[in-house]
Amino acid sequence: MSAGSIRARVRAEMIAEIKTIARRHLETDGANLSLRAVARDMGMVSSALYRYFASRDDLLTALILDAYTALGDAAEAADAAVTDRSQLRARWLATARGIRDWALRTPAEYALLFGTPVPGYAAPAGTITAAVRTPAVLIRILADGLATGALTSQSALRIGALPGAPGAPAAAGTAAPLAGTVRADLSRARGGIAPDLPDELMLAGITGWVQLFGMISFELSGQFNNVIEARTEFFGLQMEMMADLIGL
Amino acid sequence: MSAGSIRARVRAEMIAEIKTIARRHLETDGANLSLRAVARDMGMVSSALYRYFASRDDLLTALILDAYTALGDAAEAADAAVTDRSQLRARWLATARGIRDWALRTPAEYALLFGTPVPGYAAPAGTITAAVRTPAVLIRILADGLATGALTSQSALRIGALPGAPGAPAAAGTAAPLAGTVRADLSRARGGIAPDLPDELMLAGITGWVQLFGMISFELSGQFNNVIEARTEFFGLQMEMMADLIGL
DNA sequence: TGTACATCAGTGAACGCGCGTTCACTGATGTAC
DNA sequence: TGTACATCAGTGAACGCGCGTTCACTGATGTAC
Repeated sequence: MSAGSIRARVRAEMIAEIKTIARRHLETDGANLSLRAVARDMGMVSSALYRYFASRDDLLTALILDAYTALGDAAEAADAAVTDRSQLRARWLATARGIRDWALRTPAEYALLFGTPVPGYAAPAGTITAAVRTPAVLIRILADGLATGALTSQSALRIGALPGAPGAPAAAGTAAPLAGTVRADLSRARGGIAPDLPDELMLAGITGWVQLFGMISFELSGQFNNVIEARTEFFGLQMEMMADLIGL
Repeated sequence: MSAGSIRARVRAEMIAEIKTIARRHLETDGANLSLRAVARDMGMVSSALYRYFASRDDLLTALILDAYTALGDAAEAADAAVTDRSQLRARWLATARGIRDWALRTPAEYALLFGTPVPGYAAPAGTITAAVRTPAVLIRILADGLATGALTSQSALRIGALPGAPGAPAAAGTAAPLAGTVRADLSRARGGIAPDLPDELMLAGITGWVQLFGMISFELSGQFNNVIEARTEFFGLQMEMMADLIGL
């Protein structure tokens, strides 16, 4: 190993330590991250941080990217841990659990990604590719089901709001066809991940996705305080309901 | 009108103006509300604000209380606007729309209530009664359905995750009975609003409630950017699906 | 109706603190010949 | 292998700004007799 790469390695370790300490500060101070406070904890003078990050926003961006990556890793690992890949329902539930576990472990990073946007901070375009990994895991579960025939375009239609829902009683459901604008949105959401996934499945998947993050956000922002205490069971129940809704 | 009440009225108007300006600042600066900035906009010296609010936290608390009240008003008004009270589905959809409209109109106040908790700020107990008004509107729709017989404990059971779901195919659904801890949570959530509402309906109602706020939070925090553009239609679809799920 | 006093709103200065960022600098570490 | 130079990390002082809160104060408005 050449001498040059020693310096590079020290530098990488410094960057990692700065981010670790910054993450700790996020935990207590929210998104009002103070460079000076981080520098103090590092035993450095605040200006020294500028050797590693050009500005406070740059540090925040790095933290956001890391958080998206960590979340994507957690989601992918949870899904991958289900060895029988044909067990779609188990994969869905495991992924949901993995995402929630990550959020409860690192609530400040979750807030960084899904909380109130930091005023005056605009996430750069580079975060998008990292952000898309997590929903991609969920979409791929549906796409796998479609590929093996376990899911069809009818699978998600057990409720009445969608056209032609077989189980829907006559009284319920508007049964209006999906508007073209909605179909365009669904096709964008599908993107390159699962181009053949039917709109109805995609829509149900998004419902589950929203419910998943809605549950976590409610839990973390304290909306369940003093009311819902069996939170893991509650979350599990909601995810089972979503799995049913999707048809998994 | 006595002279004393003139002073009282001026005082009330000052308080209202301070809060209005503070709300405007929330819009641009997030929850990092600056008393000095508010005072500047009022054309006053910053210490003068202390005649009206004992501290920055007191002002924040007043804003939070107002926001809960405004949200509760919006939800109640939207529900009340449906003249045929037996149209449960229309009431559900109208209330959901009313809540979303309020959130889009005043996103900063929505963030104050449902966004990342402000570090170091603890909402006083008094906010709870104001906070409960909005979910109470939703619960009352279900309770009305139960009272008229339009809803039964079976209404919400079209999906398989709950025990005895009639429409649930054998393959899907765990059909495990609800755990006692969950039942205790549901009974707390029901509170005094609808003591007779069956657990299954309550659970489905909470699903809809979470979906409602999950959709709004996703929309406001920018998760739909560049993907979901037909947001009103999308929101409407999701709420229709929830209405079906509940059995409205 | 008029006067004496109490209450209240708002001022201006100050305290003590924190922040992001720039800049000239000192040493140490690495590179090229 | 040794020297000359370039690169880099970290320092310390400073700029210019913002903040919440306290306090003694001045006038104006209201109250009691």
